[in-house]
Amino acid sequence: MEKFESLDQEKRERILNAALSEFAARGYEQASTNEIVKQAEISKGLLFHYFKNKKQLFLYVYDYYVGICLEDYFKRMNREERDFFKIIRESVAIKLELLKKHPGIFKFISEAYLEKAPGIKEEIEKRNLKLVEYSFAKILKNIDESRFIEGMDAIKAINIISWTVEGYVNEEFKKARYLDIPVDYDKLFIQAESYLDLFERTLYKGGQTT
Amino acid sequence: MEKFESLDQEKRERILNAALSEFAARGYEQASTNEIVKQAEISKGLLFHYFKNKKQLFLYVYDYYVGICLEDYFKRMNREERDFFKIIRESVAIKLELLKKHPGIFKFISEAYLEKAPGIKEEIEKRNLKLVEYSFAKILKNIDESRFIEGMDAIKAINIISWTVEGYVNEEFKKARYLDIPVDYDKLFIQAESYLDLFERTLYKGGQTT
Amino acid sequence: MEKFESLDQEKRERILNAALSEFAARGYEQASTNEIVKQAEISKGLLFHYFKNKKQLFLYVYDYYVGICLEDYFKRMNREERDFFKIIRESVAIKLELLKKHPGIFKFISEAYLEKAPGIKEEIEKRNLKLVEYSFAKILKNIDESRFIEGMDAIKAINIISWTVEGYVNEEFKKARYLDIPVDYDKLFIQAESYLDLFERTLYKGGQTT
Amino acid sequence: MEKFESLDQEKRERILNAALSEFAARGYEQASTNEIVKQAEISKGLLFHYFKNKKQLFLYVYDYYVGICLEDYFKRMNREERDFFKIIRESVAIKLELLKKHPGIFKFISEAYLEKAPGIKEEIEKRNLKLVEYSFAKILKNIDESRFIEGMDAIKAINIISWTVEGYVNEEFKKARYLDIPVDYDKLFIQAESYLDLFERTLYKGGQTT
DNA sequence: TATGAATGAGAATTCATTCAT
DNA sequence: GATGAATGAATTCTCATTCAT
Repeated sequence: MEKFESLDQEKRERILNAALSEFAARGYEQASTNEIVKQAEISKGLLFHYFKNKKQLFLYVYDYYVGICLEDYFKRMNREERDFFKIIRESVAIKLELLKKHPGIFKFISEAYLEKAPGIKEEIEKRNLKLVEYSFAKILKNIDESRFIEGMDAIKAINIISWTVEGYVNEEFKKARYLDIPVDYDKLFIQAESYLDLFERTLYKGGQTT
Repeated sequence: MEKFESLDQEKRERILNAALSEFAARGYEQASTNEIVKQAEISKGLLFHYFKNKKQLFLYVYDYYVGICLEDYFKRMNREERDFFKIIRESVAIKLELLKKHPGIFKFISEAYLEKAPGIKEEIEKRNLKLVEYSFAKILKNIDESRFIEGMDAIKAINIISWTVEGYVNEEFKKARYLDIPVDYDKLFIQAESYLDLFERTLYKGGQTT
Repeated sequence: MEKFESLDQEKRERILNAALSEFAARGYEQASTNEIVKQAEISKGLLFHYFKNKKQLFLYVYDYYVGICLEDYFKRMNREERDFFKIIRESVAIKLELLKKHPGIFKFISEAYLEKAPGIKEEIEKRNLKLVEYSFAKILKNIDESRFIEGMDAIKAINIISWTVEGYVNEEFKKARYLDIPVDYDKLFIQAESYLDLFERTLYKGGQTT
Repeated sequence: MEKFESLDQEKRERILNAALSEFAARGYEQASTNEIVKQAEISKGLLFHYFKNKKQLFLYVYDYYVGICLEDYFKRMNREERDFFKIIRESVAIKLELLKKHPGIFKFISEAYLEKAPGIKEEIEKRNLKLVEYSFAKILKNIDESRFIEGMDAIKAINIISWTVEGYVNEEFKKARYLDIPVDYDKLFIQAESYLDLFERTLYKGGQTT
């Protein structure tokens, strides 16, 4: 791996991009290392010189691109904010912007999440668990829970909201794939906002009357 | 196909179970017919005596298990009910019971939905389209929408609720798989109920005060 | 085999016809016993009850239909004829008529001649050799060789003539197959006659002047 | 294909020979790539590293050996010759020499002509059409037809002669195979010459008297 | 460091033949 | 005699990985 990292940036990115697009397009098992080396314009042997096998390559690519996303995310998040919905809205906005900026990455990351290949599934799940705990912890640390309606807490709220927003986004992606049209990110923003409005109205005390 | 159907039940189920678990575990492309015949304890040739190819086998297994689910569902649903939350509660209950009875089925069915294999994707989508229209229509036909809070309608409500319940169930399954413990279905029921309570309180007019 | 022969004629012919058409259409190796039993409307097991394997079936069918042809042939040949060209003309005529009457048979027989499957090739060759010797002997026994030009004998003459006529017929069949049109048997007769005329003119003494 | 062509000659020939003999012996469909790799002493994967599939391999082998034949042929033919029998004699001689040098080639090429496998038949026919037109045209262009007897033309003559010579050669090969002795090429040359003498005497004007 | 030829296990599918009924 | 379910070796082709150069 140090071998790979001491490569000049241009070549490194050629390889990472090639792997990303192949894995995103065909999933782990179906992705062809032949295709990757062809696209990256390197030899077959070289790929296996840098990465000991397909699995290691996949996980490296995963960590690399997840890293990029997280960096973006934490750079932009205001860590002092205590209002739950402000945090959530900002998170959703960042995610949707990343989605727009790097559509391939998210496709790759979200399909990685569905991988069934043994050895891959476990590794991805391990990373996700850490990630969720970590980012939940970050978000929940300073939350002012006093504003929630009775019987509601920040975790429940986050769950409902993130499952709903994810559910909605997934459905739009599926629809787009089915109809073979590009995803309409503007609509995504607007609709996600409308779901957030709804939850703010219903999960915050006195929200109904506003 | 008649060949397969005139088999004695025990052998038929051995084959269906073997196929179900292999397809659920590895997806269509990666599933190995070798593995299926080994698990079903039949010869390689025999599988192709019953099903002309892997695709036909997959779709047969899909239709078979979807059939089982639907039968259960429509047998138990009261078709005259007009109260949204009663319908939803009943649906969730039925689904969770099916989940308990055939844990593999839902995994298989929901992963089938994501298949990319050409020829499979189209067939599954065709079936899903019919199914979704049919069952949504069934549920929504008689709904009394006057009880929802302002800005809410039955479709939005169904979406929020089903995404949330699904999100919750998925998470519990993931946790169980990660910790290598069996899924606690009782907890699942109780928690799902508590989410439904919450939504009833917040999405129905005057719900807050009850 | 006695088993097969003590079958009622109708069933026997159903089987023979089915085998003939499948072997003629696809050759020995590619012919499917499945197809044969389906066409003959008998069960798989029964075929192998009558014939111990595919090879035996093939050779039985071969002998059966060659037998039919030979019977026809010897029924019509005048055994006292001593004039070479009269014999040849009659032979060619009979052959072409048989060809017209049972096109499937000849296709089968002539393709059988080209079989490469081990065990089949040898058997067919053995039969052909016998057949050729036998019929050559028949034809040559009484030939009046005095009318041939110098340096020519009956065997050479027969060879040249039969190779030419065969070559011509083969070419027409190939052309027909290539252009996907039926063979024009009338043209075949006429052209074959014209080649025979030519040989009579050139291989018989004084032929040129007639 | 460049991959295959940049192989060292020894290995290339091992593969070509193995393929030639397997295809010649069993035909396209029945030929086993397993057998070819075994005979060529290469691994299974390697064959498909060079040729994308069996069909491409077959056609490559075909073109390769046809190429060898044609090269030999056109290198030796005197293009200015106008005398029909000189051309024919030279052609026959070349062919018989090729037959002696590469006994498998002609069997392979002539059997390729009879292939029924879809995708193969068409390709071979395409190549043959070009070839026949081209070589017939070459031979017939300059022929002096005035020397033929009445009612004879160059095409008829070529047909008779080539069918006869081919018929003769085939028969000798069959005999040799049947008796399991090597083909006697000297006898082949001599006899073919004697048939050509005969035809020259009988198809050329005044030939009889010489 | 870099190459790409070479490997061989494993994939889906076919089919003559057997055998319990 | 008659059935057709059952077998399993054989088919072509793919692909991650290795290794000599």
